[in-house]
Amino acid sequence: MPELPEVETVRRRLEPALVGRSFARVEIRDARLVRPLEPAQVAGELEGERVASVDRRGKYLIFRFESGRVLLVHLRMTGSFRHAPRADAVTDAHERAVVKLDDGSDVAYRDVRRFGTWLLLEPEEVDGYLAERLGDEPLERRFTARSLAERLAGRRAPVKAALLDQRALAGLGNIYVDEALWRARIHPLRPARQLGDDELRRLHRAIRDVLRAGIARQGATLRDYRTPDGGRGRMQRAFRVYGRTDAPCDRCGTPIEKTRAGGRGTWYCPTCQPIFPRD
DNA sequence: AGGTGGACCCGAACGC
DNA sequence: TGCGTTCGGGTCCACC
Repeated sequence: MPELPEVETVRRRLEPALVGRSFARVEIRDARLVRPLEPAQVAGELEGERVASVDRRGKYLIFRFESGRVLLVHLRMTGSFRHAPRADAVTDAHERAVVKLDDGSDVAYRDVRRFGTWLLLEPEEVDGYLAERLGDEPLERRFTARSLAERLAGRRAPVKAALLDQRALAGLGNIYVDEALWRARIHPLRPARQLGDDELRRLHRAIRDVLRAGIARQGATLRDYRTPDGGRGRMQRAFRVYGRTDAPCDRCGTPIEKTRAGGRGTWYCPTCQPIFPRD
């Protein structure tokens, strides 16, 4: 599931291949990708656009063109990009779009579950679209323990549910939230507004540390996620809790438990992450 | 208004 | 072995 570290890894790989290149030919094979618009129409609009930058905001990839228009891509669950000198001869049933660049290389978009979206925005639409969906960028300086506290203040939802809300904080998904809460020694079902100052400082630190660790390992490949050159991430080897039911906690040896929070499978250490902390 | 659960997808894992 | 059922996860949306 591409979360911030996976999307950032993709961005870093695509950036040098795309900046300065034009979209020479675009084929959109799955109408879901651009609906309610017509695939042929969107493809036609994209052809001829030259890439000025490849950015990221939360889990969104942002392809900015020299015209000022923007292609906003969300990979959702299983979306991935593959950049290769030429399109693979092997036809992949899950390939939903292909962009041929003006240097002859191909950027292929693959998405097994078809949740991903491509949205072409006019220059004046971009900031508003992102601002109304996304909170602080966790690796930027303006994200602090204090700003985190402000976003969680008054929320009675479980802290995990609050952190999954992209308007509170941009980029966390089910995996990195569990990992961050383990590092911060906070139970995922604690009401967000009950966190104390020290817990908020630990959580702020843990979120940044775990996201940076994920980026350093090129993300986590559980099944579908790949980097644009076809490689796998290595962060899954460093998971402390996610998917580790009954495995001993790396900090205290207690078997990791699974529960549900925010409607998602949730793993935690019942000893390190007590629901009723002492302090 | 904030919080919760279902819908959208499809392959893999599971259960009998 | 085979086949039907369940699961999962990001975001949006309906509902309480």
